[in-house]
Order: sequence, then C-alpha cells, then structure tokens
Amino acid sequence: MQDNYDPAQIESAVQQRWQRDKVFEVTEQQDKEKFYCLSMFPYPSGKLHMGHVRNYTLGDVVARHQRMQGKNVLQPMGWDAFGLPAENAAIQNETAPAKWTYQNIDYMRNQLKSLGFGYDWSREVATCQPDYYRWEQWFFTKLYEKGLVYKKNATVNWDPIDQTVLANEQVIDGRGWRSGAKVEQKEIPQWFIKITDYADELLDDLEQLDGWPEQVKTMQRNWIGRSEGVEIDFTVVDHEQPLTVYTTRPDTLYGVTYMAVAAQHPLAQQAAAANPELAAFIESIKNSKMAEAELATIEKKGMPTGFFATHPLTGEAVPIWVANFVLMDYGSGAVMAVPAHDQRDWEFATAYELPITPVIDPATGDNDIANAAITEKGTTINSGPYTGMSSDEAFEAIAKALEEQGIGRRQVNYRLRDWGVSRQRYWGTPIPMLRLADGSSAPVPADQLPVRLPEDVVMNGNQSPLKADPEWRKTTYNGAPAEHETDTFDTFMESSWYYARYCSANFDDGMLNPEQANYWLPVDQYIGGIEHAILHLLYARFFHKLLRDTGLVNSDEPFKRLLTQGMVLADSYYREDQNGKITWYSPVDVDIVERDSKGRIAKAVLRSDGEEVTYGGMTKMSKSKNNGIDPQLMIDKYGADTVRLFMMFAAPPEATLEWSDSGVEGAQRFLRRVWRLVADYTAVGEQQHSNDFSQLTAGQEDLRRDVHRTIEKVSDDMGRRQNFNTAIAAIMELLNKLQKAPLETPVDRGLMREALEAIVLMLAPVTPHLSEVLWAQLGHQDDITFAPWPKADPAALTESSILVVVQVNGKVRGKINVAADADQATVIAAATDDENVQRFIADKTIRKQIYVPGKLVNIVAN
RNA sequence: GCCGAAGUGGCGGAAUUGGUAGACGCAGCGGAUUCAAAAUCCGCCGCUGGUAACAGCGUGGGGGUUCAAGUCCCCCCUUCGGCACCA
Repeated sequence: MQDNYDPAQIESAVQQRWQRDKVFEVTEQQDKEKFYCLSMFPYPSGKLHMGHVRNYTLGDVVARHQRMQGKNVLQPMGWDAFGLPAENAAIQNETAPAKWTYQNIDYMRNQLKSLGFGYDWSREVATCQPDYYRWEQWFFTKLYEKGLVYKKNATVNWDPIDQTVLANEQVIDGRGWRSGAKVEQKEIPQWFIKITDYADELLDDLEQLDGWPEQVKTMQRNWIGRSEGVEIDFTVVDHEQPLTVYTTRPDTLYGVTYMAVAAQHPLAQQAAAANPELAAFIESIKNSKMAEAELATIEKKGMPTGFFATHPLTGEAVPIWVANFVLMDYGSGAVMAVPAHDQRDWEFATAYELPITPVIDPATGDNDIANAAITEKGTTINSGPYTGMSSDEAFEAIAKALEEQGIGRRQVNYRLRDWGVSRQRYWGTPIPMLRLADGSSAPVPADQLPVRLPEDVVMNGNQSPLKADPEWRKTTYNGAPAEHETDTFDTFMESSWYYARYCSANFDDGMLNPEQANYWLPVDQYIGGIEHAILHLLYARFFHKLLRDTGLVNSDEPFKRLLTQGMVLADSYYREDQNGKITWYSPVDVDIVERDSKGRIAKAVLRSDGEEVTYGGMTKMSKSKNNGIDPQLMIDKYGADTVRLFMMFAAPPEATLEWSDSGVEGAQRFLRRVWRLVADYTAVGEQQHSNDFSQLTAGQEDLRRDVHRTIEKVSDDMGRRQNFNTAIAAIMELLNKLQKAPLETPVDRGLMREALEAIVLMLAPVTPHLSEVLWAQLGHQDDITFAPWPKADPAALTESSILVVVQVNGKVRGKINVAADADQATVIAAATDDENVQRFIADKTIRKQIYVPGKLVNIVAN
C-alpha cells in the first residue's frame, strides 16, 4: 500500500469505476425499500459555487448513508436552465442564451462528477429542452381546461427608454439598471394560476409534514395568511357603486373615521378626472414600487378624493382618501381605516389630522392612543348598541347585523395571491396560449405542442426576440389566423415539477409515467437553501396537488422530509480610494501577514502588489464582495474528499458555514492520518489477528467500548439527527484513541481491524473515494457503496463503574466513581463522603439531596 | 415595517429530554525530530487569583421560575434570511 495519501490519483480512478459500472443508475425494484434523495437543482450560471457544493455534499451523504442501510436509492440531478442571467450574459457576450446555457451545463456537470456525487445521470433533465417544457405546456393547457387559469391585468415595472419590462432586481433606486430611466408601473394582461383555490389544502397539509423544519411551516402558514373577517359594502354619497372593503376587525367598525383607496381604484380615477391636483398626486404615487417591504416602510401619503362613504351603522359620512399604502392588486383595493386600533391607519390619521375614535378598551388597561394605536382586542366602547361586548362578541353581533341588512358577508380571506406566471422575457417556456382574431384566448391544441422556443437568436437589447420577431407568433387556430402568446412562464413553473419528472425522465408518452412516479414519490429527503422556504416550496407543493388531481400521482405532498442548509461565508477584503470607491479583493489573492495576540487578522496584503488591504469581515460569498472561493481550485488542491469533509464538519447543516483555508487543511490532515493508520495496520496485517474478544484486558475493553459507542453515536447523528459535524467529530475522537492503541497481540490487531473497518464504513458517505480504496486495502472484495452500515454490539457497550458528579447547592464540588448498579443510598453516601464535598457541607445542615440516576447528585445545604 | 432564525473561548462549533459549559477542529504557545525548514509527533490552551490543591466569575444585555438554566418564561439589543419578476 502506498504510504502517502494522494487524492488526485485515487479520486479519478474511483470515479471512472463508478461511471463504468453504472453504480448509481437505478430502476424500480418492488422487493426493496426505496429512498428518493433530492437536492435542489442548480441554475447553470457558469460554474459551481460553494453553496452548491455544500448542498450537494449533504445530499450525497444522505444518499450514500441510505444505500448502506440497504435501500434502493434514487439521487438524480438536472438543470434549472431558464432564467434572466442567460439573457444578460447573451447581451454582454453577444451569444445566444441557449449556447451559453449548454456550455455552462457541460462544465458544471463535470464539476459535479469530480466531486464524486453519486447521481443517476441517465435521468438528467434540463428545463430549457423541449422534451421537458412541452409537458409543462401540456399541463398548463389542462389547467386552463379545468378553469384553474385566467387572465387579468397586473402591474409590471416598465422602463420607458428601453421599452421593456424589468424584474425587481433590475430596478435600482427606482431606475432601470441599464437605461437609468425612472421606472413606471404599467398594467398589462397576464396569466394567473388559481393557487388560492388550494389555499386551505396547502395550509392544512402542512400538518402532515413531520419531517419539515417547524420554521419553514410557520413561514408558509404566515404566507398563506388565512384570516376570518367580514366584507362590508359602504354606500358612497352621490355614487351608485358601493365601496367594498374587507376587515378582520368588524368589532372596531364604530371607530372608522376615513376610508382609503388605491391610486388605481375607480373612485380615485373618477375623482381625479375633475381634480388636476389629485390627478398629479395619483400619478406620483402610481410609480412607487410595490414590493411589500417597500410598502411597509414608505412615508404614508394621501389626498382626499372629495367622496364620502356612509357609515353602515351610524349613518355618518366618512371621507374617502387615496393612499399610497393601499394596493389595487390586494383584495378590493380599498380599506376601512380605524386609526385608534390599527397602527398604519393611526400614522396616516396623525399625519393628516384625521379624527381618531377609540372603540375598544383593551384588556391591558392601557388606553393611551396619543402615541400609538391599540391593536389588542378588549371590550367595546363608543359603539352604540354594541358597547360593552368583548371583541369576539362584537365581531359576531356586528357581522350578523351587516348580513341581515345585506351589506356584509362573512368571508375567509388569504394573504396568498394567485400565481402570476407571465414573464415578458425570451429565455423561458413559451406560454402555450393563442390570441384569436376576436380578442379571445385559446390553448394551443395538444397535438401542436411543444410551442418551441427558437434557440438560434441574437440578443441585441432588452426586447425579447419572441416579441421582436413579427413572424414567430403567427399561426392558425381551426383554420383562422391566430397569434402565439409571446410571454414566457415564470421559471418557478419548471422547478415546481422537476422532482417528479426525474422518476420517468425519458418518458415520451406523457408528462410522467404514473407507475414510476408512484414508486419513487414522494421525495424522502429534499435538501436546499432556506431562501426557498416559501415560494419554490409552496409552488412545488401546489403543483403536486395539481398533478394528483390530474391523476398523475397518488400522494398529497411531494417532499416528506426537508433539510434547509445555511449559506457559505468567506473573509472579505477591500480598499477604498480617495473618492470613497470601494474595490473588493478575492481572499485567494490576499496574504495574511500579521495576527494579533489573540490570532485575529491584524494585517493583510494583496499578493500582487504587497500593499495593505482592509479586512471586511466574514460575509456571504458573493460576486459583489468578490469573496467567492472557486470550488474547482479547492478540489484541484485538496481533492474532493477533503472539500466534502470540511463542508460537513465545519458547521451543522442549517447553520451558516464559514470558509476557512486552515480548516480545510485540518480536514486533509485528518484524512492523511486515517490513511496512515490503515497503512500501519496493513503493514503488520500479515501477522495473525484474533476476533475472539471474550477475554479482553481492561484497556482492550475500554477501546472496544469506545469503538462501539462511536458507532452508536455516528449512526444516530447521521440518521435521525442529520448532524454530520458531530458525527465526524466522534470519528476524529476515536481515531485519536486508535493512534495510541497497541498492535502487540493478535487480539490488539483484531480490535484495530474492527475499529478501522468501522471508521472506513462510517466515513464512506462523506469521503467515498478514500473509503473505497481503504476498504479494498482492508481486504474486502465487495463494493463499499452497498456495504452494510456497522452495528454497535450491545455487549461491548456495558460498563462496570460509572462517573457521578456531585454538586453542593448546584455547584460541582466533586466527581465519584460508583458501581453501575449502585442504589441511590449508596451513591449519596459516597457523594457525601467525598473530601472536597465535605469542605462545603461540614458546618451546614443538609436540606435536600437530589439524585439523577447514573449522572449527578445535588446536595442542598445551608 | 412584517414574518422566520441566530448570538457560547482568539475563531468555527459541541452540550440530543432542565443535570459536569467549551467535545472535535482551527489558530496560538511550549517541546521532540531536523544541519535547517516543511511535514509529523507529544504537551498546554475560557477569564481572574493562586506555586499548587482549589476558589471566584463566565453562554448578547436585564429580570424571573427551579435543588439545578446555554437550555424554560418576560422585556430589550445586535446580526442574518424571506417579503410574491434573482433563483
């Protein structure tokens, strides 16, 4: 056996064998328990980043661990290939988005292979290929036929110079990123899918998801935002149409002092027609951005419309205002304002000196509305016949009264809005809809699918080539001329069902082969970034239910267990020039030349010019801070196993992970020690070893107990807990002990062999190349990929004496060794006898003695 | 702003069900080996006091519950993720 660990050589050899033997290709096997392990597929941006490496290492470790549990494991990989960056790159490099994307895929696929991930590549999908998106188009037309798709106007960011729609990320400080033009809000017709029809089910089924982090479920619950309230019609003075609002607090109805409508609301529009000042105001607030975060923090602005609504219970006239915090896209585009009991209404009323009428006396007794609204429930006051009720009673009574008058309806409302799937871009799935001559819409007939996206295009500006080409859209429908929709789908569409397509990735006769899909689905373990906690995961859950209702799958939920991994951070360095311009330098190009007495970075220089750079802290790896570490450099330098080991060891999966060069070196050091210990053992391995562990010395017994305790701990950490960092720490601890263990007797060598085999097996999910080679070195002919996971021997775990901690008044004052089967009285007696314990209780009276069996004694004395 | 997390030695982190705070790794320090260095091996390593035994303090800050709190409860501070057209 070679003395030195040489990752480059062993990794490529092992990878070639995997490929040659198709080790990771799987088929449905009814006699074997299946396990579907899925990592979120990447956007092919060019090369892998460390976030991908972390995500996919986690997935591969889980998949390999499950294989060693004897399961039939599917672990596929593919490409979320449509998206905005391809268009940007195409404009920049004057290539077609397709070409750029396919090149990236080829490069990144090789990177994934060099990391040793065990994917079934025969199932690879790229969402930009017609044999993928054709089924998405087909499915959309099915949804249309079912009445789950509709068209309505919705607002987009419009760049008046580039004459194009901008994504939110392309709008910087209210201006177009390329043109610098002030971005306008524009209403255009767009397609929507009725996710709100499934709101209740999406909410209720969260309860089935035991394997999801509670925080993700909570975030989804809040996102769906189910509320019970009342829809109320306010009559408008001198106006036919009533003003309809939704409120969850009808108990505060007597506190309504004004109404607020969105800029686009018909009442506002009508008022503006006769009022230039109002029209100008509406124009000014129309162009403010509509993101929820913005909405919550903007200065509240408004203007009276001159219209008045009639309070349905008091008959009083309340003014109707236009306000910038009311959105036309939410609900009815109008709200009733109760400034005494809603903070936003309070701020607005305070700013515009509108009356604030308290109608709830809160249970807390704090009645001060001078500085803030009182949003708690309580007892009604100033509420006519409803005065003196609890908020809940008043809710019921007022709702009933409004219903009886025919001007109110109890209603369940959702914060969740229907899913707008239209994008005015090129690099996406063409929406399979036709515009007919009469202005109506029709789905593209199934036999004409897919509607192909032309790949050989030139991106010479912002305009989508689909829209720029007057010919592409031309087609016929039942013999009459028709036009293709030139919008494409939101890319969340593709990522909403890829997990299902993998089950029958090459199936030509349909979207899914239900037999295959139902064998593999649901996904047993899904792994991806926490940033997808809401949108992607909600859309995928929604799609799964749509697939189910179309008869393609028979489960309710797509992902049984979810692991959300944290971000990867790295050191950052910068220089600031005289104009305050900051330039960021890659940590790979920086040398740390000085550390302070505590080991912190005191001085760092740029290698190329030797001049000092400022340390910018540990931040998320990003292009903007130029602190991304290229995984390829690390693989080339240390090998895949080391990179994988470091990623799994440096932090628990959900936490952020700080990249550290010396940490990576530490990981490599550990692997070299494993390698050498096996080499040292096999060097004496020719000598006889014994597996008869019935007559062990105390030292041998301790060592064997350590081995089996480690197996027990690592099994639990990798399986139930998914805490790979502590699993690896336990293996390291064991290795430290093994390095000091003797190899004198046949039994010594037998113990060492047992321990080394356990270590090599337990490391196999994390460092598969190293383990495969060492497994063969230890004389095994079988493939470690499918070797059974080691089991702890209960006989080895037993211990005759145990350590018990003795506390006096909660402070540790001694440690005693007692027989494992000692009873409480014996242990307490021994504890009280302890010399140091005596010092603390000698002149005191013992009030209480607590014994936690096998662990601790606490003597309370004063 | 709203929703969701996190805060523990010089650093990453461990402590799984309220029961020894700091496992494991990194950095640092001392030693062995070496002509020398790298690599490797051995030892030390929360802070303060003490030669030591040991003691006091210590898990973002403040309060509380408990024999016992990093862990539970209340208030506050800071950092991070999401907020519907980035993926």
